[in-house]
Amino acid sequence: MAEFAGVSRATVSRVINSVPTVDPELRQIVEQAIAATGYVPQSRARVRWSPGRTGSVALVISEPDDRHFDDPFLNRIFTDPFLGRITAGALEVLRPEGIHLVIIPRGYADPPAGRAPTCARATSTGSCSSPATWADPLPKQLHDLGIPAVLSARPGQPVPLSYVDVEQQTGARLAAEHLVARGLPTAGHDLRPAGHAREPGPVGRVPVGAGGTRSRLRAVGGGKLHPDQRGGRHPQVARRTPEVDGMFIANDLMAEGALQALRDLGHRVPEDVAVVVFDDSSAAVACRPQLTTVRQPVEEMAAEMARLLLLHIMDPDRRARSVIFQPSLVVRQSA
Amino acid sequence: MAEFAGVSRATVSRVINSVPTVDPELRQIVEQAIAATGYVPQSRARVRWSPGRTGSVALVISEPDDRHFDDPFLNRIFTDPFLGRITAGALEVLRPEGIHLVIIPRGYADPPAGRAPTCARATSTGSCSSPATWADPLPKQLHDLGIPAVLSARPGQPVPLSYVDVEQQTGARLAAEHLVARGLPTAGHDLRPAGHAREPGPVGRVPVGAGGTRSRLRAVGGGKLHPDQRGGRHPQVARRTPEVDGMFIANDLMAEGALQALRDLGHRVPEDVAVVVFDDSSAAVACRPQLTTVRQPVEEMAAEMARLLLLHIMDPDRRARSVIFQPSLVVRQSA
DNA sequence: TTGAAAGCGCTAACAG
DNA sequence: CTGTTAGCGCTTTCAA
Repeated sequence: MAEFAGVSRATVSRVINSVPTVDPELRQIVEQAIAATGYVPQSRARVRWSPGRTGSVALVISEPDDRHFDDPFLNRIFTDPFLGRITAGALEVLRPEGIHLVIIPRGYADPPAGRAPTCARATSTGSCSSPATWADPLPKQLHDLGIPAVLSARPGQPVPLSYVDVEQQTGARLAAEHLVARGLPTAGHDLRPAGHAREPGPVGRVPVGAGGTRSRLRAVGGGKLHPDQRGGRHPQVARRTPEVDGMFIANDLMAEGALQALRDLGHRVPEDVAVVVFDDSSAAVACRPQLTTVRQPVEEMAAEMARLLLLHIMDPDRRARSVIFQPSLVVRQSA
Repeated sequence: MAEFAGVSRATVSRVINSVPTVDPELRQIVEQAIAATGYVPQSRARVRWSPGRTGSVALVISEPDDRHFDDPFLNRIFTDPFLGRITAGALEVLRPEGIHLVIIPRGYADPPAGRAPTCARATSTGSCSSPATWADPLPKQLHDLGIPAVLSARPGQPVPLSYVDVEQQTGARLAAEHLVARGLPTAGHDLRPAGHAREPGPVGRVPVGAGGTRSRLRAVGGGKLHPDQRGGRHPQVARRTPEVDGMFIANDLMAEGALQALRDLGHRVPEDVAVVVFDDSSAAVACRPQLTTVRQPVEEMAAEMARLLLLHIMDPDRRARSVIFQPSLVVRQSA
C-alpha cells in the first residue's frame, strides 16, 4: 500500500488516522490509492491501541446453565427482545467512536475457579460490561484483573465497579400505588419485581395503604421461573393464582406466561387479577390485555453503560460511579 | 511472562496454543506460571491469525435508515427477538471454536460508493455474514473484496456467495394449503410472505383450489411496513382488511400489529379473518389468538451460517454453496 | 524439544 | 510536513 501510493507507511497511517499534519496533496494521493486498491487496514495489528482506544468492547451475557439449544423458547435472554435493546443502546454510543461490540455468552459456571474468566481472556486488554446476579463472582474477578467493566445492575457483593441500575424501590412503589389506586390492598407485603428476587432481602418493600384480609398481592418470580409459553402453563402462577388479587411480575416474558396461565384458569385480567409488570418491551403491547408496566429505559441504560465503560477505559484510575435510572409507570390494560 | 516462568516466549506460546511438542514438565511450569500471574494473552497481537483463524466474525445487521433511537418499538431488528435467536444459533457453533461474534449494525445507505463498506473495514481480514435485501450492494462488495461471507438469504443480484435461506415457496404452500383446508379460496393470488416481497417478482405464487369472487387472500407487507404496535394501528392492515378473508404476514411483529388493527376494526380472528404468519418467534405464542405460523428454524439456520462461514475462512477458494431449510407449519389459533 | 531471531501490519518517536 | 527507525505482543521459522 505504502509503495503503491509511493509514500512511506507512516504517511499512509497518518492519512488513515486523519492526522492533520499531512500535505493535502499527499493525502489526496494516498486516498486515491486506498480507493483504487480497496485497501482496508488490519485493525488487529494496531496492538498499541489499548488501553485508550481498544477496538472493541464486550457485552457479557449471563445465561442460565440449563439452557438448551433446541428449546429456543426457554432460552431466556436470547429469546428476550432485551438483548436487542441493550445492543442497540450500547451501539448508539459505541458506533460513533468506531468501537465494536462483541457478544459473549457466559454460563454462570463459566470461570473455572482461579483462572481468568473466559470473557476476560476474550476481551484481554479490551474491556467488558456485564450483568450480574447476586452471587456472581464475575464482577470481583473483573475488578481484580483490572479490566475496565460496568455492570448492568448492582452487584450482590460490593465491588468497586461502576454499574447502571433502575431504582427498584421506585418501581415497586409505582406499581403499588397504582394497584392501591385501583382498590387493591397491599399492606404488609413485599412488593418487589420477581426476577430481582434473587437479591438477598426485600428490595422494594412498600407499606402502602391498609390491607384487607382476603385480598393479597403477590410478587411472582424467582430464579427458577421460566416463561414456559409453549405449554401455556406457568406452574408457579397456577399454584398461587387462586388466592391472589394482583401480581407484580419481573418481566414481560414471564408476564406472557402468567397471562396464559390466568386465562387457562378462567381468571379475567384485570377484573379478577390485576397484573403489573416490571419491564416494558414490545411484548407488553402485544399481550392481551396489554400490560401495565413499570418501564425501565433499557436503551438509555445501555447507552450509559457504554459511556461509563469508555470513561473507565480512558482513565483506568477513574472512580467507580453508578447511575440509577428512574422507572416510570405505563398504564395500559392489565391493571 | 516468559521470564517469570524462566522459559522463552516461544515456549509459552507453544503451551498456550497447545502445540504437542513441549516437554510435559516445562508445560507444567508454564501453566502454573500462567495461573499464578493471571496472565491473559493479548489476542489482538496475534496478527498472523488470519485468514485461517481470525479471532472473530461479524454479524452484520442491516437496519432501515429511518430508525430512531428514542423510538425503540419502531426499531425493528433490535426489538425483534430475532437478533437474539440468530446470535444464539451462531454462537452455538462459534463458541466452541473460540471465535467471537461482533455485532455490526449497518444502515442501508452505509457504504459510501467506491469505498470498502464499514463492516468490511471492521472485519478487515476477518469475515462477516450478512442479511441482504434485494437491492443491497453489500454482498457484491464483500465478494469483490474477497471477504469470506455468508448471507442469511438469497441475494437479489446473483453473487457467488454462500447463503442460507428458508424455502419460501414451501412456506407459502403450507400456508395456502392450510387456509384452503379451512375453506378459504386462494386462487390466483400471489401468496408470499410480505417481508420478502422486496424480492422482485412473485416468490411463492401458489395456485391452489378454486377462487370465489368475494373472498380474497392477501399478503400484507412490504418494506415500509412497520409494526406500529404502540399506536395500536397498522395503516396498511387497516386499509386492506375490510375486503380480506385471510392474511399471510411476514413476521410475528407485524402480525402483532395486524392483530391489533383487526381487533380495533372489530374483526374476529380467525372467524372473520384468518391469519397465517411467516416466522414463529416466542411472540407467536404470546399473541391472542396465538399465531398459526410457518416456522423457520432460525437458530439452526444461524448455526449453519456460522459453519459455512468457518469453512470459507479456512478455505478461501471454496465454492459458494447455499443451504435451504424447509419451513414447517405450526397450527395454533389464528387460522 | 527448545531458544534465538525474524517478522506480522501498524503506530509513535525522532530526526530531517 | 515526511521518512526512518523502533517497537507492540505474539507466532513461527530455523538452528541447535
